[in-house]
Amino acid sequence: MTDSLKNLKLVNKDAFQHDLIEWFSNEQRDLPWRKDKNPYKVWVSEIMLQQTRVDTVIPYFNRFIEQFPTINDLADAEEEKVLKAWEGLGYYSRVRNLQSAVKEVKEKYGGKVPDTKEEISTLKGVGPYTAGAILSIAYGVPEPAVDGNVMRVISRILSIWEDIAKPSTRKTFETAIYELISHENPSYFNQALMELGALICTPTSPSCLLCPVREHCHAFHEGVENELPVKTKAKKQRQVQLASVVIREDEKTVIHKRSSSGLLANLWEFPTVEVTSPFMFDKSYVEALLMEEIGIEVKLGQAVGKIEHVFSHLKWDIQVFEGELKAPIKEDENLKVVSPEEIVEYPFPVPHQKIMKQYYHEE
DNA sequence: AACACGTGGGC
DNA sequence: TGCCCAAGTGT
Repeated sequence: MTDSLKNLKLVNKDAFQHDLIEWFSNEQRDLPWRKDKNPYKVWVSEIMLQQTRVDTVIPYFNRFIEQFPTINDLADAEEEKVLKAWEGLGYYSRVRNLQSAVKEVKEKYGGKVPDTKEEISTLKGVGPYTAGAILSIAYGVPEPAVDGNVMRVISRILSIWEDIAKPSTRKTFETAIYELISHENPSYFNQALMELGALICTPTSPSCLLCPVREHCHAFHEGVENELPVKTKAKKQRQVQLASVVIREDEKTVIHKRSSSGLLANLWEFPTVEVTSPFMFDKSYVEALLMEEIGIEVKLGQAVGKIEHVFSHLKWDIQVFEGELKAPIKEDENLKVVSPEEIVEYPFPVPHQKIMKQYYHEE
């Protein structure tokens, strides 16, 4: 690691901080979570922004804060409502952890978000990046907030050739930021690095001629900005075959709640079972699975269509069937018969929103 | 350390 | 189309 940071001492730290913060002061985007430094709002925004683009987050953030304006509002909310507010954002454990952590802040910290690295890091869903981001932005504490942007920008500034896909590499960048961070304005320093990564120092074809810190950039001087950062590529998604059934009963349909752990936890869907591809269209086999796993007696009708959905780590291939009940449903916490007006109250993952849109219409 | 965990946009 | 990516964390 010492060798990977060999250029650190060559940076004119004061000039770098000044040029970076000056640029951010003038060019930062007007974003809803930048209106004040309310630690709760900063927290919510940082959780939403994990692995998620700014443009995607903006409307979710505005609705979320309108619906849950304070820590107490979120702590006291029904989980179903919270999940519905997150519907479509993905990585749903983020919001489960957020609500759990907010309850802890309410009970253990009197409703005040902790302002030390040690305490804030114990909260569920708050890892090293989010801890540093909240501490620096909301409280002005000079802690690093190393995300993908920061690794990309700093790998170019300091010409660091470590693989940023490796978990251990983050420490190299934290060490660099501890050395480089402005103690005058850690909030702007951290945000400026991320903003620079988003607007100028982009993954492909960075706009070096517009960059406020190009004269401090080792990669620019060497002409290797397009070779950095080094990042090994992810492996391909695993294929999963599913069968879903849309059941029409009068003006209603049947929905089922997913497991409380794992993929899309606690979200609702049309009754769905995993099938091995040879049996994709074997109706009696799918009917048996629906009975065993969900407890519904269904007569499958025709296959009405197919939905494909790609996750980060797997690919769903859903065969959609029509079906009717052979026996009445016994509703419980995880199984409901709902009307079109009611179904919109339940949080659905995107693949099943696609089914709703294409194969489930009222009338 | 490696993998689970979502989604939509860009090229 | 397919692949990469975007303000990561938990296990």
